[in-house]
Amino acid sequence: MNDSPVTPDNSHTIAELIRSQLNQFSPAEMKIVNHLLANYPMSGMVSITELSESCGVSTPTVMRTLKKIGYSSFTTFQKELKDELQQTLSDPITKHDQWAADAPESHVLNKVAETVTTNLRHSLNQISHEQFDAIVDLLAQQERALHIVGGRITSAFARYLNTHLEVIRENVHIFPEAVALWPHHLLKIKPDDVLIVFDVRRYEQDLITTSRLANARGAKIILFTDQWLSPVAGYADHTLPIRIEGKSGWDSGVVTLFFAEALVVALEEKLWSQTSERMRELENMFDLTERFKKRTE
Amino acid sequence: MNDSPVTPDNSHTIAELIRSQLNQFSPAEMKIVNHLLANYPMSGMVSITELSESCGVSTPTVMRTLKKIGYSSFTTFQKELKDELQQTLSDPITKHDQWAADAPESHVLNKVAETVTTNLRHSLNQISHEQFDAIVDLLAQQERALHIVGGRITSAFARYLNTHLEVIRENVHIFPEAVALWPHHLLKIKPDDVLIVFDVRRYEQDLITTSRLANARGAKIILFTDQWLSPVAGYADHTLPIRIEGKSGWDSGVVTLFFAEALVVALEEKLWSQTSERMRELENMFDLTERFKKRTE
DNA sequence: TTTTTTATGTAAGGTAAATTACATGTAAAG
DNA sequence: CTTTACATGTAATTTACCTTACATAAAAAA
Repeated sequence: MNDSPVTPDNSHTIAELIRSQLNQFSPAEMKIVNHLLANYPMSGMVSITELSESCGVSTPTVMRTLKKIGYSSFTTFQKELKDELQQTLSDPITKHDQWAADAPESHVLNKVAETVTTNLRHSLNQISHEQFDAIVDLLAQQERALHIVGGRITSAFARYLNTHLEVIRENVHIFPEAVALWPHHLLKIKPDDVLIVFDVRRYEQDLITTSRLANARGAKIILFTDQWLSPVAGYADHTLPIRIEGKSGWDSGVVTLFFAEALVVALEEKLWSQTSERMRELENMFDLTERFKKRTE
Repeated sequence: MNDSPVTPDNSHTIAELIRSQLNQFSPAEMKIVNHLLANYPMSGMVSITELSESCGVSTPTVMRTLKKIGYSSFTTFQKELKDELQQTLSDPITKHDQWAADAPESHVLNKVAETVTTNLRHSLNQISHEQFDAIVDLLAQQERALHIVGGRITSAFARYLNTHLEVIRENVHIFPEAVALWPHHLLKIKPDDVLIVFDVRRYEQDLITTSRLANARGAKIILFTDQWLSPVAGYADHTLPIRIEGKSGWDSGVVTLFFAEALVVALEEKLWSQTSERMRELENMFDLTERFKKRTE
């Protein structure tokens, strides 16, 4: 066990100080520190009474927690928090651009955040709600078997989507990893089945071929691709052109995942009556197999 | 009593409200508003006693001044100031949410977009640049072998990260899909190796055990988890607590992927001199295997 | 099982803060 | 030279908060 819980305190924000001890809190104490970190630092800028009520614990518990963290009283804790906030606000160059993405030479995190939100905005403008809804409607028809396939990089998204859709509806199948097995899997695709394809540059020959053949067998094709459109678009019934541009050449997959996730949410809402039972069963499975840690809440 | 000059209040910060009335204050009142504006807004985040002392006036004078400005009591004044500050702090990335959270019954796409950007914002506030940089530094040490593992849902992210890191540096290994093979893979982990673990709720027993054992073998552990922290945090050297909350119960993975991607970008920048050669080789491979469509541009 | 420890809440205290009431002083108006 | 209105401080009251002491229940150890 790597104990060393009390590392020499070089954390210069209270948040870091708390996080460095996150493993040594009791349940009630966890409620408190979670709430503190949740919308830091303003969550701490209230009276101890208010704070304790927001957390659903008693005020002495708050006191004890703060003592544990290293403050002799609530008052001194809040004073330090206030100082830290003061520092942050009055030091715009160093600290404030931790929150502001507009600084020209900013941290990587901010640059990537900026890029991703831009991509998201453009993609949302590009894809109409009707188009999206049409896809959801198609996926809601459970008599159509659903197949999912992705490429070298996008196969991760294919898996992610598969894992979630499997919970929501039946008849969901993902293509095997080995490309050599794809022709075999193609045989399972019947007319009126649905095939979801992820293909962003660089477009892969196997995906193109597979889509063409699936199309020939009468399958509906939904395509997740980038703004330059994969050749698969020629066979697709629904194409989602997603902006994947990264600043210096790299491609971002975040927005692609976003749309996959939105699809899951929309479908779950639509099928809820039929789905809830399915999810309950799954919960039971999890409980029985004990693969998961029991929830403490 | 000067009730008349109450202009229709379209100033939405308290500072503006004060400035709009700067001509109607008595000397003692001037001391107060000047001090308030001087280092706004933190000057107002103290007790009325403290505030009055800083200004060299009495507490009732402060009260009267605030009443004049338009607040019924010091308490309500401070509450509004607090709200304003909160607003400022939680509005860094998206200045004005273009996708309107204000539409009550908006389209799923907008709701999910709102959720995701909120998650992103909170996570960025939660994770310090130093912490992130420390992780990048660790991953840049190529003499340390790098192992990646994820759970039921997060294994998709593990794969995504693996695919990208493999391009950037050598000595990257992902855990096999079958959990039964994990103990075997554990044997490959040497002291000073690095293990990246993805574990969001529901936390998986196998991941916890694996992390414990890897830790015992002397490996450094980097953990991607959610705001409630996987138990793996107890063994981790670096923990990224990422907000994954979805509106109606579902968990979002988009921000988790964001941080994985940011890690890739940062590492690529850092290792560029050593990496570029590697990437050129990869390009050649792609050309040779003809798996990809030739670029037409 | 019994005992001890740990976790957490209830209640009471003392204290500081916010608000109100009153008093004093200053400056302009009669 | 009053008188009145305004400006501001002192003091008293009430309210809310922080803190400590004690009690209880659950968990761990014996």
